Amino acid sequence: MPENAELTIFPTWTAGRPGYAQRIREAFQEHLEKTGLRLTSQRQRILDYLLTTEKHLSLNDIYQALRKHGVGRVTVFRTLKMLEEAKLVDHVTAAGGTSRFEVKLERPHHDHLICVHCGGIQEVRWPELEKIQDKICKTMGFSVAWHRHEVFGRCSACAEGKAS
Amino acid sequence: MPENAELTIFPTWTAGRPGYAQRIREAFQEHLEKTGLRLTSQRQRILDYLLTTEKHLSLNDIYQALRKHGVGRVTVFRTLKMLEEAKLVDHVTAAGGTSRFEVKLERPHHDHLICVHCGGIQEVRWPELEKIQDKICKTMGFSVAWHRHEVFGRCSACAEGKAS
DNA sequence: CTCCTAATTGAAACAGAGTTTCAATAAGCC
DNA sequence: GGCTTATTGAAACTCTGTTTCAATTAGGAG
Repeated sequence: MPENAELTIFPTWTAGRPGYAQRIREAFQEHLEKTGLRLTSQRQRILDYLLTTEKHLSLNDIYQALRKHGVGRVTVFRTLKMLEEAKLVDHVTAAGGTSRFEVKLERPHHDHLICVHCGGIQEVRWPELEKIQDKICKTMGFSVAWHRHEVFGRCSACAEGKAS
Repeated sequence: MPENAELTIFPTWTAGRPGYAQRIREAFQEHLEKTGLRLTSQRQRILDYLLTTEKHLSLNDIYQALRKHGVGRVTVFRTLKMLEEAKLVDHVTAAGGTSRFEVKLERPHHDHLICVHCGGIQEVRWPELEKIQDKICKTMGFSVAWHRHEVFGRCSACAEGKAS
């Protein structure tokens, strides 16, 4: 993976990362043991589903996919909460105000280019941009905890067919 | 208002802008006439309330303030929608996922520093940052329509008392 | 293996923002 | 006045997120 000084694009993340799924599962199990909780088949399934898809999934996406395997809304909700507490998963507040989740382990902070035409989400890493942001916030006495930078527009594929 | 090359802070907007309220009211009326709609007292009131307060208001904030004057939720909802269509008002998706509204006329694009402690929203303008963003998106073939850059953290006032 | 205890689960119910429907009302026009 | 059309807000509904609770399940001690 080339480390461009300006930006790095992550088309996929789990793909082509040997042992990633394994590591994140172990990290989850470790977190659960530390809190006195158990790694059940439902929790396993939810994490696995997040790992197998590259897209940013909503709570409902996951629920709809796993309900037939006997996983309830509430369990998905709670498991996602746990995964966030364990810092293995993060969520983005999408346009409609709904949360979309993605795995986070070993993954540097990145921002999103959201195509308003096809709905696709591209991920970019902007170290330069963040450096400027942090510098300015510092001079203003604003201590940054995290940020969200979302760019809306048309991806290269959709930019051609301008109609609609 | 000093035009710092790096950033401009807008503590207030409508204050100290002679005739601003008048201009935005006229623009609203014009938009309504163009669409065959009427400028009623309720719509007037809602816009005026947005103009008199500097804060970023939610639909409910506005409703709670105006319900005693005989303005319903639905009317607030619809009027805000109209004002957005008229490009006189814009909304930010705040931390909880709720929309907060602000007047937009004659106002350059800006981003938000959101204090997670006191809930205060500071506005900044980052031409330099936008220039870099646009440049990078261009090289990627992503045509930018708009963006949202929200920084969460502690404002200078809240940064001191780190407790809680 | 059995009992005990504590975690787990999901249905149901709830909260809150946003949105649509609809009958009653108000405003503009002829 | 009478006709037409916009306006309004209560009510109902959707959707996401969240809590409650009784039933179930799993793990550990004896």
